[in-house]
Amino acid sequence: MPIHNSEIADVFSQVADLLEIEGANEFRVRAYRKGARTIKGYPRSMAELIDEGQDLTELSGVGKDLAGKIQEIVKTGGLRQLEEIKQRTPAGLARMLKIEGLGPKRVQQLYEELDITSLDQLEKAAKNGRIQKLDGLGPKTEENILQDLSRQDEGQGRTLLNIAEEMARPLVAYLEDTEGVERVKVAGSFRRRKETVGDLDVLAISDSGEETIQRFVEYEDVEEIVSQGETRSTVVFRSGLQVDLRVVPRESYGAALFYFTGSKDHNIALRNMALDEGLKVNEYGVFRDEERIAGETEDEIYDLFDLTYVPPELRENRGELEAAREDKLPALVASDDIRGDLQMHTTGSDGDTSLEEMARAALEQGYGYVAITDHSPQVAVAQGLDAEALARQIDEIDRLNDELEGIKILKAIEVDILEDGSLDLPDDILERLDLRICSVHSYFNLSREKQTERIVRAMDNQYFNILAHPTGRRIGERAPYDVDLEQVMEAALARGCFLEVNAQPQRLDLDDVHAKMAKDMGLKLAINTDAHSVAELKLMRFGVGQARRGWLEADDVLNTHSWEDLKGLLER
DNA sequence: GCCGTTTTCGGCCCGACTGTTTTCAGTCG
Repeated sequence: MPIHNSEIADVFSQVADLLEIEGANEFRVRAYRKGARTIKGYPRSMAELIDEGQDLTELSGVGKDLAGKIQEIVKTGGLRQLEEIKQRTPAGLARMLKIEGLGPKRVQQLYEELDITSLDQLEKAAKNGRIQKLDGLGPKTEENILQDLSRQDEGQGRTLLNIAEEMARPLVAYLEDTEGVERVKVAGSFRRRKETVGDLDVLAISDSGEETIQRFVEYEDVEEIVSQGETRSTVVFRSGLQVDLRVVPRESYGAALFYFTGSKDHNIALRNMALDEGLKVNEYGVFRDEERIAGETEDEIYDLFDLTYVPPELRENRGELEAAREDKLPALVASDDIRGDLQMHTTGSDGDTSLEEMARAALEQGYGYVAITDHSPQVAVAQGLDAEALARQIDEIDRLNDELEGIKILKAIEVDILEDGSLDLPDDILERLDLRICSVHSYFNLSREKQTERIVRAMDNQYFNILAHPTGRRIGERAPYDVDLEQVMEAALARGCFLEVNAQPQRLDLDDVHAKMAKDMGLKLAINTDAHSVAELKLMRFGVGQARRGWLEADDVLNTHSWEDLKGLLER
């Protein structure tokens, strides 16, 4: 079983945490963290790169030392250095770093003075009032530790983007309705359209910071006020979502928006550019000595460094700054470019809405075509269509197409890929369709090799068009099944098949990294809502966001093309 | 530990807020 990139990244993160607690050089610690991030976000597996004899030091933030350690982890499954550190510093200390208000210094202090090495011991010590007796710590800190521990019990992780949107919209409206507030904008990973957000970063322009903050902490969803200052405040909503508000003056809006949109890596990279030119970038502007030379808009800031404007979705320090310097940023696909939706379900299988209603809703949305893709029989819980039922649906679609103006309903199916790689419906009915979406809904736990082989074999069927939700993941619920996506994409490219970016917020599968991998290979992708109701047709924006994060342009997306062109593209 | 079109050494992003302090260290984003 080859080592996954995420496992290598975990090892480096642990090394970073434990070294930090030991008081190691902070830049050395940072180097391990940066290495971990690079590896985690890298689309190809380190094990493969090593097999191919690639030079790992070409990865950003990976030098000779880390390259050697990656090799060691891949070869032996572990890292001697980490084992040695654990001899000195218990691994349990790393978990204490996650407690709000505890950093490396205090964790070290708790270990040395109270011999605390686990969350359990921490809780006990806090309850016994032993923590407030330590130098530099007090009753408040002790109380905060207990509070955070009980919150962790509730299992708060990251929040799906659609849920975050639901909470952000009314909050923004509430803040906009505050006297003196000129503008409110949600920045952070929310603005970068990341699939999940850790917290909401809200930015407001106002000349009365204190009053704005006061109104913020009085918002009805606020359960706890973590901090409250004159320009900044952090609260926790009832749902457990953390929300930060920053209030800035108008002349700093662009700089603050840039700063709080991130990502951290993107910001640091641009700051380093600034340093090279003797400039300083902070959330209030760009400064030469004391003089502010930019900051009211983001455009102005990028412009100052001879960069084209970088859309938020690209700000991950994955090459966007280099591309911006050479004026080679992609013209990202936008929701307006989408001309149709190629996956949705009706009452024919597990959808909530009739075929005709779906078609009319899509027409209203301005689409030129939609594909009706009910399930095949294998998905028993969804009461999938057998060949006969599908034939009846085909007739109904013919009738509707005669009746409806302005939209073409494509005869289609979401057909299951069976364990052996065959498709769940016979060729003679598949042949009658305009489009076949193929997907895996069973046997998620096959080996990587078998799963890959299964999908590639399915693509050998001449009626295979698009692989839906290619990894089967459900964010926060179900891990992706193990599959070699690069091999699947190569197979798709060779056979005239395509992959999907599924727009369901808990899927968003392919993810951004693999969408970019497809783009780099020249493989087009479909963005589909997989809607099970009329309302879900509106989920398209999440898929578009993920595609934008994957650097996709309109031409890279199948369903930005007219049906005539798309028909040609689907021909194999 | 990484990195270099001034550098192979000496840098490495920067400011707000809290809690504990009497002027600041630690933490956070």
